[in-house]
Amino acid sequence: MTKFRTGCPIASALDIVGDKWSLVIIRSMVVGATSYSDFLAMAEKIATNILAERLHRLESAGLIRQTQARQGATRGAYALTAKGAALIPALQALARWGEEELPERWTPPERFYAARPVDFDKP
Amino acid sequence: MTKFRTGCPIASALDIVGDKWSLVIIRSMVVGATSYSDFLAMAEKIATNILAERLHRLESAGLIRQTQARQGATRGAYALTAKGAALIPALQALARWGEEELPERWTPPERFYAARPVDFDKP
DNA sequence: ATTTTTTGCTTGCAAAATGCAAGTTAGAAA
DNA sequence: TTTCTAACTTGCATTTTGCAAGCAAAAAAT
Repeated sequence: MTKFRTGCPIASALDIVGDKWSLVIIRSMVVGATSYSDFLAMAEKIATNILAERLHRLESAGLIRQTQARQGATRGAYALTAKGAALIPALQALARWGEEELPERWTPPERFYAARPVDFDKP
Repeated sequence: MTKFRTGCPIASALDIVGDKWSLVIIRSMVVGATSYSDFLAMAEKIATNILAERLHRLESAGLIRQTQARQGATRGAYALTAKGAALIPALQALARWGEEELPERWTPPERFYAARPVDFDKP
């Protein structure tokens, strides 16, 4: 169970995703990553223990879930829940800030800014 | 100088403000906090060494600046720069997420959601 | 003018989070 | 049946955060 510093919605949001990696993982899911190895392949190079721990935390916080393992897959893929997908607007705002205020940042793929929370967490 | 993990604007934004306190400090500035003691008085209870270090980091990252000390004040107040104020939309999106997806969070004061980047960093 | 208080920090050390490298396990492929 | 690969776990070093105390300069009180 997450311990909240106060009732402030911003501080509370940060108590859940305010670390170095959670939003980077969710960003990758928005643009298509679904498996442990997809996340390991991220350009940011997350350590395996941190990744495993974050996936568990995000799952128990209800932001992601594991889908049923399909034929030929070792385990089920990870998917955003409605609660996790609801972070998309905040991620897009952060990305716009990074693009506009920091020098020489990458331009995110169009599907990132086109993503809508409602397109995720479908059965 | 901030070290960026990659060129991703989201990861880079988090390399600057992706810790437990930076966005909480900026949130407080959006609703009126300007002095060291204002930040110490935040409900979240930041430690003094962390606060001092964050203020320096945010200043050297160009998100906040110190204004000229006025009559009767020990030191100059802190103010958001245009670069720091540009984070307001991301903060508002995070706050909306917290309000909508987490149980029993506080309702931010109206001036928080009414805040516009352009209203800050005026001479 | 001198003491007292407030503001804005710094310092030292403990605790927690992160990072790195190596090892493990269960199912898929050969 | 051996090999491979995806998905982790474990141990330990490094870094970040937190707590408590201390301190200096300016402001306020006497």
